[in-house]
Amino acid sequence: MAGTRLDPIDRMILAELQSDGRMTNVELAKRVGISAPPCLRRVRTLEEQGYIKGYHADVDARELGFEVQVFAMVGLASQAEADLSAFEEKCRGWPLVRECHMLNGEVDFILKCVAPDLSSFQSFLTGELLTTPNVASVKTSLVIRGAKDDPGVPFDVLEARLATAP
Amino acid sequence: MAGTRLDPIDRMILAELQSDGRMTNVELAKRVGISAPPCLRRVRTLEEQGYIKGYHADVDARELGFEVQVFAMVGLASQAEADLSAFEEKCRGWPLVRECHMLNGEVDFILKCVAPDLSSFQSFLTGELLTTPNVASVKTSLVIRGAKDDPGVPFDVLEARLATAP
DNA sequence: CACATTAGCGCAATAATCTTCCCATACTAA
DNA sequence: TTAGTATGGGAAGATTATTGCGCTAATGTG
Repeated sequence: MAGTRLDPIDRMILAELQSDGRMTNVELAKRVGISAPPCLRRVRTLEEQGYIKGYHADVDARELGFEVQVFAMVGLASQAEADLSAFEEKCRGWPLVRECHMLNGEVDFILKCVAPDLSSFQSFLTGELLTTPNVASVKTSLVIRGAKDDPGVPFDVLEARLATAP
Repeated sequence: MAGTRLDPIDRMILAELQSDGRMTNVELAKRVGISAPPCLRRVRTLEEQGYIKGYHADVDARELGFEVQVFAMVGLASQAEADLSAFEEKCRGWPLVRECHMLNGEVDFILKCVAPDLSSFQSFLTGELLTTPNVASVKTSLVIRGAKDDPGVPFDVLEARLATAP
């Protein structure tokens, strides 16, 4: 069940729902060229198999009063698995931290943070992040402006790739 | 119209739709404590006013064959506005680049890239990014594993803040 | 080759939801 | 008081979601 491969219609469904997650099933069915019932069955299957992890409204952070977005590069003193996991768990508990990725290279983690203003980020930084055990270094970069923010994956790259080696 | 302030129900709606963008309007109305018609009117208004920019299915990149995620720090030779814009426009044209943010500090931009495998990212890096005029330096970091990937903004932070200074 | 078996589609019918219309209820301001 | 404005909710028709069922094609098996 987990290893079920996707056919072109499944990939079209995923691409459409990635770009508009609230599309009605009849509209989706029309676009991918099948009728509504099998289309809905495919969507349910994609959800159950984990190809679709969820649906989210994309809200405007600035309009909502979140003026500040920051990337934080974090280096730990110990990279033992237990210490890595402990830091990840900390991140999951911080609402300001929206994303946490472990990296290769000098830096251990990159964090994407969203805050109402600079001072509230500063207090998080000095009061939470920098005081966390095992955190050795933090470099922060403020986002000046966003140039692109597309969700998920580039399906067109996938299609191009499959056309070459089907 | 643009400056309409949000009341607690609007914020609840946004929080619910951020966490489940495909919730039915009936369910949403139940959760925020009003009936379906006014709830739908509020959602439409939030969409029109730009508080909701869209809805997206959250797809599993790895399951779909996108094994590689990379953060690229880009420094430009010239930071003149025209050159910054030119680079941003380039990024919008690259499907592998999912996000592009202008930063303060040493680095000019951070890019989040998603690719099927390392070699396809490498060919993008050497064939596209590094050959782009005005690109002076690129440092890339491979994502080893993802620890947290929450969408959008932390509404609980907003509520806490509003409770303090309504 | 004949015949199960399986997988997937689509039609039709029912259930649920969406959407519109209209009226009721505050709250505001002259 | 009396408009005027904003927001909520009931009712009803339109649209969608969902289920059940039969059909066809592809596959496999004796």
